[in-house]
Amino acid sequence: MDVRLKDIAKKINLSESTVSRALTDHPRISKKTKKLVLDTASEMNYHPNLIAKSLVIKKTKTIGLIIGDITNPFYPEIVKSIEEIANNNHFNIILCNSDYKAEKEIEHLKMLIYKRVDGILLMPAGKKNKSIMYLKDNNMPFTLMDTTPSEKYDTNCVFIDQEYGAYIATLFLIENGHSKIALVNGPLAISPCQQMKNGFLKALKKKI
Amino acid sequence: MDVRLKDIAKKINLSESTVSRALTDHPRISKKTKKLVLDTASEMNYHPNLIAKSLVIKKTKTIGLIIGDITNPFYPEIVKSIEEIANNNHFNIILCNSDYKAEKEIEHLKMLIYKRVDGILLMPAGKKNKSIMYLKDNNMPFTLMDTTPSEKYDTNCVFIDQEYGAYIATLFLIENGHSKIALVNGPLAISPCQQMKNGFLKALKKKI
DNA sequence: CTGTTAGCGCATTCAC
DNA sequence: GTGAATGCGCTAACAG
Repeated sequence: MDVRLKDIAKKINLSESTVSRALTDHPRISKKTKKLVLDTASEMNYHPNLIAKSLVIKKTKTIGLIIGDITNPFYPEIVKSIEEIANNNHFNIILCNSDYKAEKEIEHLKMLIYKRVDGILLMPAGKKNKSIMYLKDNNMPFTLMDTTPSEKYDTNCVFIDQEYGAYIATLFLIENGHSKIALVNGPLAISPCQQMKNGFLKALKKKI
Repeated sequence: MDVRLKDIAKKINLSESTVSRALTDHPRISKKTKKLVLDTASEMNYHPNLIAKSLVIKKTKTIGLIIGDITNPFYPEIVKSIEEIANNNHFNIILCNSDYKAEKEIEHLKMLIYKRVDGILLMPAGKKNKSIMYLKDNNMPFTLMDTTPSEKYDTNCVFIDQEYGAYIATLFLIENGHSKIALVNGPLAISPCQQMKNGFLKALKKKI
């Protein structure tokens, strides 16, 4: 069986709370008993049960990350960075692929809420209103990624300002004396491409 | 505040246990009260607290997955499939990048054990003995991936039998009448490449 | 600085 | 078929 707080408390004849305090680095604890507890804990091969802890403190130190499909080369770099930063802050991430299906996305959101993750990072699959409403209704902290902010809702967002990017890039060229500038772009039906074009033209117009 | 079992029990004047039974699809429960419970649960926007449940049933329905680095194109396809199958069985996965560092790998293992995942899928970074021992010592179910089984330990493994693969591939060519067969291979210092060569030669010798 | 008590939200005996 | 009681492992008041 797993060894619990109670076991190590019994062994060194202390109360559970004192052991808990020693383990969680509480201020009001003597150096001596703290060391004692820590030593016997590792000696007994104690592994704190974070499930129990989470139930009490109402924090799980894990965040949900919903992306389209990790198989799409667009995502791994992003996921990697997220995981890294999460880790540095002692968080884990639960990775979910929505396959770009709104329905699957909602299912994941539901599960993540059930599991009481501390927050959700969502790269929405298509129309995002339903997911946003769902998250808000259950007051789950979240931030959207790779999406422009919704006009209807007040949400945290991280996304690329394509227009501004193209704008300053073009400006840079102009200001360095270039006058024949081409824009190699994707199909305008795709929103980011249209935005890039806008930024490009904006810069040109400004400098006429 | 979140709505709990107790709240819905109070509302329809039933005991907590009955509500619990209704929600978990227990056999000894009448169709009628079950429907009543289910209805008022969704009406009250009830979200089961899986943390609390996990503490009791000692299952978290989440598994840990440790890979080298999701940024390496070798992994996404694998991760995707794992996540998909896990999902179909109502599991989530916690994704961890070891960056091929044994030390980081152990840190992740520790955390996953603390969080009481039901099992761990590990693609080991280099020497695997320490991780294996660690997992065994804490009797955490695990299976190794992309590694040949350890001779020292009895472990579950899924890996590619490179030698056999090359063997049957070569055999196939021979049996279809080919006699000039080339093996395009990587550096023999890399174990899978050496194994492929072995399989290749084995097939040739057999058919001489 | 330490011990006692209570409770997190749920499942599971055991009675009825 | 349903309810009352107990406990999962831990933290957090409240005293002393």
